[in-house]
Amino acid sequence: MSATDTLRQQLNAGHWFSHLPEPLQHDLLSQASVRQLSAGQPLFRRGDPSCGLYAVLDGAIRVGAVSRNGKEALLTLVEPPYWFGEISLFDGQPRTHDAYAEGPTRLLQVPQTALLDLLERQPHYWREFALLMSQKLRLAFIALEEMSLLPAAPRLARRLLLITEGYGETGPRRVIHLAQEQLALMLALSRQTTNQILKELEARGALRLTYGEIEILDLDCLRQVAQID
Amino acid sequence: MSATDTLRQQLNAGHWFSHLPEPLQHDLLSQASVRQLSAGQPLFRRGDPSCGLYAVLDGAIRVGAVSRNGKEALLTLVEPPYWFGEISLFDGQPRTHDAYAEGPTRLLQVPQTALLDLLERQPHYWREFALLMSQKLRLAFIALEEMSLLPAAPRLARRLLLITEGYGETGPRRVIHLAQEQLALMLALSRQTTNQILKELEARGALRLTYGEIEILDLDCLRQVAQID
DNA sequence: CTGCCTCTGTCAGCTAGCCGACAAACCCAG
DNA sequence: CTGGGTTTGTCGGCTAGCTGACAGAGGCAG
Repeated sequence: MSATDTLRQQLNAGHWFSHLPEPLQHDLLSQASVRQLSAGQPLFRRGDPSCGLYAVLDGAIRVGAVSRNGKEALLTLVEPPYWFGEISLFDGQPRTHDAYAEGPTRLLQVPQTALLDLLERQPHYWREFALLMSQKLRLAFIALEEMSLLPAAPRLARRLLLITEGYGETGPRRVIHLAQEQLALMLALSRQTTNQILKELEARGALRLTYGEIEILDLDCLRQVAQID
Repeated sequence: MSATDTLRQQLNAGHWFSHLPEPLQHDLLSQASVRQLSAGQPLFRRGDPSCGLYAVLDGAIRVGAVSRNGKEALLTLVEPPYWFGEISLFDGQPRTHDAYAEGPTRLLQVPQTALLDLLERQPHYWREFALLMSQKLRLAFIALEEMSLLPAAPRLARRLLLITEGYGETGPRRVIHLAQEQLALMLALSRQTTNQILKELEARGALRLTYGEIEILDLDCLRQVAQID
């Protein structure tokens, strides 16, 4: 099997890519190059000019921002086979967030100019890329709303559910490789509070905590906590 | 001056519409119909099927959601000449929010089918509509980040700054017609806390509070509070 | 095996912002 | 001008979640 075929197979695990028209898949792959980042290496920072569209192949990308007084907000951890970086494609404005490799990470990069050339020839593809953006907008709306309406425990439970489902992109995963501190940063909670809630969920049998990861055991129990509680 | 010319003039006050290619402006207007809502009348609710794209001409639309335990989150108050409702255009999924008229409101509606027909003929227009979405995604990211990084006072100050600038769409307005309770719902603060912060800003001379509205007096003072403080 | 670093677990205080309550001011319809 | 609904202003008490601190456990490089 060729390298491109392996790539394609890997990317097809995600809903967005796998539902693209075949010729667009082909064009994307033919324009793309693979890029390797070492742990902690920055990919881009807020304010940087746009440099294209990315897909995570291995590892993960931390997408977030640091405030002037050193507090960090983590928007999300982008895992394979998720695509990101499309906002700047549309409006040409600079990056909204900092992006760092979390551990050694392999990326696919499609350069901005190649994309714009492609879209010049095939303007109806704009819609496909916008679809990517619409997914993120829906997720952002959900996060915003939960932030203002829900207390810590259900918010955490909901986020765990979202993560196991790959934010709607992939099938469910039972084991989440994620330090509690990272989870806390995503939910705007302190590490201590996060730990306390996780412990409570473990006591209820919803999940099991081990070093650096969370194993989901009982989705229904998690959903129950996520709803009202 | 014809009714359509008046409309066009009104809509041209917004950056998005005024920067569209002339033929697209024309097509949008020719397919659109004006719709009048009475105070409090619902336009659509979360989960409703998509029914097109809207622009506010007079009055305002409350966009938000109510949780099962009755708490309300207000995403934003859409004012003239802002366009909204485009997410469903891209993904065909149901509405993300409830939308009600705040006071008597006049809207422009472009039906979904007419839009899709137009985009069938002119697929490069997809990008223009996606631009609308990218603006909202950027705003949502900003809101999310401020929510987790900033305490109440600077968050409120920043939102006031955003509102005076029409969220980047229009020129600055000095007087904001908005009850304190509404502002509180947007910021996920209690009405009381909101009032307390506003009073403090008034004491500093940044603004003046009157019944149902906020008059911005000193942008620099507001910016100062918004930054660090 | 050893030492170091990261991650987890758990405490005791503290505090920002919530909640309920109520009075006063404002607006508008009759 | 009167009365009722809405909005503002201001308490005091409460509590969810933060902060700082520290001990233990897991992982990994040498």
